[in-house]
This record gives sequence, structure tokens and C-alpha cells, in this order.
Amino acid sequence: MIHRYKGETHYLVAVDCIIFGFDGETLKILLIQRGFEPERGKWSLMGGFVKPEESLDEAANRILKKLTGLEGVYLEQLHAFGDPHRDPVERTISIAYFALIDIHKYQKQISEEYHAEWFPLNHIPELIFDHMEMVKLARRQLRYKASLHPILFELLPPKFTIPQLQNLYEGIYDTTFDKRNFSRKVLSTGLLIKQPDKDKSNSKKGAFYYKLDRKKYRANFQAFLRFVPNPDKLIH
Amino acid sequence: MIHRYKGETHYLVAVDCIIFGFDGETLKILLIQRGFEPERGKWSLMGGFVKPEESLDEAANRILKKLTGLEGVYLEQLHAFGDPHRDPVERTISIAYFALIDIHKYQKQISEEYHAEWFPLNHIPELIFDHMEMVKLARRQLRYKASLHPILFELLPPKFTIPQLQNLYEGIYDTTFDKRNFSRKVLSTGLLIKQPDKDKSNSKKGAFYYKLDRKKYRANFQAFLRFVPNPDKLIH
DNA sequence: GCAAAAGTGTTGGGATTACACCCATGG
DNA sequence: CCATGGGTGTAATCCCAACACTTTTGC
Repeated sequence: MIHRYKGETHYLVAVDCIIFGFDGETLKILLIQRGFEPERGKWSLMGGFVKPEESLDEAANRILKKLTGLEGVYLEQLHAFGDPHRDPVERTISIAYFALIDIHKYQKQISEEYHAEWFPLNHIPELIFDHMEMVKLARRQLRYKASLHPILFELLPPKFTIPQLQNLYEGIYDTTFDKRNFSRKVLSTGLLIKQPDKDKSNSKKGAFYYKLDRKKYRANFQAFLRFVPNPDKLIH
Repeated sequence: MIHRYKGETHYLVAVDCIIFGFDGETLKILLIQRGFEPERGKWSLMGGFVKPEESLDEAANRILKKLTGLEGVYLEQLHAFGDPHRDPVERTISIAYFALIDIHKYQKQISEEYHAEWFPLNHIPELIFDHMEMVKLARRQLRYKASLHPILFELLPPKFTIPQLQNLYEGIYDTTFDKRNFSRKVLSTGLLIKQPDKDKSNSKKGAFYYKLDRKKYRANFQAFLRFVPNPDKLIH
């Protein structure tokens, strides 16, 4: 280090994670009960301060792993929040990230020390600081992005059925789609590989499992895939 | 302030602005020649450190105004950059913003003390730190967003012609569009108000001026307006 | 009167929507 | 044997892309 910039103020920099999961019924986020002051006992997003030798992405991955035990999951920077008084203790700039995980891979025991719990998106408790704002923005971004790109597969297990997928979309947009049109659209992308076996947990007939073709998924991610009719009206 | 978080490292936090302008021919960004060490004399984005009592958005607006004299222009947070060694002097987290301005409103004299200059997007000089990365991301984001929402009006003067608008789109996507389809699409949104007078600088016949209907613009901003055919292939 | 840019209309194909019936099976 | 959810086909419509000629006027 040659020298330092003189006279400028330094701040704490944190990362907060909005972690989405889907249990087959509703879309949920993972919250923790703060174990330290201020606001001990209140609900909050999982977060942490950025360490001297890690990048922001690394910090987000570290924090996500600490709470869920998961690595290599979908994680995207959402927005930087920097209101001077957002944290009453001391000015902290927070970079919010949102993660999409397969809720079944989530290891409950790891997170018990944090008193973590899943909350349905329409029953979020009061949150500390500006975390509710972060959650709202993340939800908007998820709707927006999912209307254009096939990211919701990240919330499903490796094998899933088309009715499950449709349930997920319907849950996120709080609406219903025509199942014939939905399955035609989804299958026409060629992103899904049909499996020989069926999921019989929801019907006597059973629904075929599909797996995501990861190769085509990566190749076509940027392409606009519109599984969602009239997204304009739904993303707010 | 009750107390402080113990044992955590503090960092400098900066804001850097990617300022886009359109001169009727090509899309350009505004760069400055650094007047201080390190890297004095090298080209760089306009930036500055976040002050104790301002939010990130306020910092970005302040910096934009300092360089261009403009207020109330389109300004959007792009991404936070936080590699531990992105600034060799001292760890600095930078929040990048991108701005779209009417290049004609830009006051050259204000910026002379910064040695500011406009550079066409395909002739950007070498930049300090990770600023080139920021520029590339901003360009991608501009293409992406402009393919879905009518933001490019922000780059044009209050009165403009449809051929001018088409030129702008063609410049940004480095391609050409059919003018009949283009003008039909643009006019069908109802966003434009035809003026009685013409711009005769580009042809003998002259092209009618239009003004943006700001009310409808705000109301329809979220709606997906696709002036750009096959955006999939163009946004990279 | 001609060059150069502005402006406008039609048509065919592909995509999207709306809609209804049969299938498989566990109970 | 029947209730439940899974799976599929078709027709009407809309949207979009492709395409060519007329208009205006400064020189």
C-alpha cells in the first residue's frame, strides 16, 4: 500500500441474503432470529460483514453456506442499500443478494443455532432495519426475472413434474395458467428431459418426472423464454 | 449511537458513474482524466467517495451534477464492485451507477477542470482499476433494458424525429431495422405526440418532430415494449 | 428534374390463446 | 366403478416480419 486517501470516512460493509425456497405449495424465505444486539430476538435476513480478503460475492457465498450448508447454488447480487441511518448503531452499507435453493437440500440442523425459520412470502414478520424493503425488492426482481428467463428451475429438486413446475409459477405470480398451454410452452423449449418414472404422490395416475437439460439451460439462459402470459400485469 | 460493532473492518465506499450520451450518430460515454494519484492522467469514470450524511443515490446525483451540471436525469444503480484489490491504494467498495443524459444539455465548461471527454463506446481508452468492467456491464444492461422498456428517450432532446430515434436504436444494437415496422411499433404505443414542425437538417422533405408523452411514459414504463426484434440475439 | 430521405399499407406465417375430452389408477 | 389429477389436439386470433412505392423539396 503506497498511501491512503486522506480525510475520507470509512464504513462497515455487509452482505444480506434473501433466500428463497419452494416447498411444493408456497414460496418462502429463510429468516433468522438475531442473537445479538441491537434488536436481539427480532427477525432478520441472514447477513454478515465483509471480511478484508474476500470479495462481495465470496462474502455472500460464505454467509449462505454458513446458514444453509449449501454451495454452488443460484446467487445474484440484487442491490446496494446505503441510507446513512439504516443501521442505528453505525453506518453500514449493505449489499443485498438473493438466492434460490432447493428447499429439500436445506439442512435444518446447521441452522438451528441461528433459530432460522421459513416464512411464506405473504406472512413475513416484522424485520429489522430496512430488511423488509430488501425482501420486497427481491420478490419484485424474482417475478421480473422469472417472467423472462428460466430461473425457477433453481427452486426445484433435480427431478420434478410439470404440474409441480406450474404450481411454482402460479404461486409466484399468484394466478393460474391453462395447463395445456403451459406444458406445451415449457416442453417446446427443449429444456426438459423426460424420465421413465412417475411421481405418484399427488395422483393415482402419476405424473412423469423431468430433469433439466443443464447444457441447454446454460446455453439458452439469456434467450427470452416467456412461460408467463401477460407478464406486464403481474410483475408489480 | 449506542455502541459500535466490535472488531469489524471499515472500508471506503465510492460511487462511480457511467454517463451515456447520444450525439445523433454514436453512443458515447463521458470520461475524465484523473487529476490525482494514483494513476494521475489516466482515463477514468467520474466517481467520488460517499459522504457521511448522504445515501448512495444522493452521492451518485451529487457526482453526476458536479461533472455535468445536470439534475433530475435518469440515473440507476448498476452493481456493487468489491474485489479486495480493485483499488491498489486501499480497499474501496464502489457502487456503479449509470446515467442517460441528453448530450446537448451537457455543459462543457463545467467539466473542463476534470478534463472530461466523450468517447464512442467502441473506442474507449484504457481505464483505471476495474472501470472497463463497469463500462462493459453498463453497456450490457443498457441493451438489455432498452430491449424491454422505453428508456432510450432519455438520451434524446425534448423534440426529436422518428428517424433519429431509429438511429439511436440501431446504434445501440449495432444493426439496422426496417423503418416501416419500426415507426409503426413506436407510434402504436401512443407514447409520442406529433409536433406541427419538422426537422429539416437531414433531408429536404423534413421529418416531423415528436415529443414524449411523459404521463404515458411513466404509466407504461413497466410494460414490456419491444421496439427491438429478436432481442435475444442482440443483448450480449 | 433528380437525388435523398420521409412516410405509409398489405399480406403470409408463426405464435398464442381459448377451449374439452380421454386416460390411468388407487381407493 | 368412480373420483382425481395427468395428459393431449384443434381452431380462431393476433402479432410480427417481410416487402416497394409515393411524397417532398433543396439543389
